[in-house]
Amino acid sequence: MAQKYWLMKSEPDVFSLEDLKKEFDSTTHWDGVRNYQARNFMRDEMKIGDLVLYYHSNCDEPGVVGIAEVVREGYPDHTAWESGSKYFDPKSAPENPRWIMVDIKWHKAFKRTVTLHEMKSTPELSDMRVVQRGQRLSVQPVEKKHFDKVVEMGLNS
DNA sequence: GCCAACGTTGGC
DNA sequence: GCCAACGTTGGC
Repeated sequence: MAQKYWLMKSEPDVFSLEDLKKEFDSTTHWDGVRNYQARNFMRDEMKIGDLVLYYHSNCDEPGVVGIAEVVREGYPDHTAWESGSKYFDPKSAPENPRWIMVDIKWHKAFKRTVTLHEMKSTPELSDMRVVQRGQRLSVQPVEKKHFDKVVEMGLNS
């Protein structure tokens, strides 16, 4: 299967790309996703070696700040059955996990943020999911041509 | 903090 | 299985 490309959103106040870099081995498990479409992507389609555009949302300058890499494929999100967790879901159970996460590793920081505003005004990116109106999916597939374009923008000035 | 967009829930 | 109510996301 060919390498695939993704975009994952995180609020930098909660967990930024810099935070990911500081983790042990610059790796974290992407817990807390509670949306079925996003879960299905992680469960069924994300593979080791896939690359991820790391997107900061809900902040002064929303946009893509760098790249991460998938290092572990879908497995149960244990926070769903931890009753103290903010991600606790009584309908999930260890014997029948409802929610899935992957592990991602810091790969590269852009020289600069490729802002949402900028992506929206870039013709080559006009049909990219993240620039579509009302697009809230926190894990979404990205076409190679879009991935390459965003990376090019982020690594040049 | 507002609010539009969208997903989920639950009554019927 | 419809759909109104509600909760969340996330740009602005």
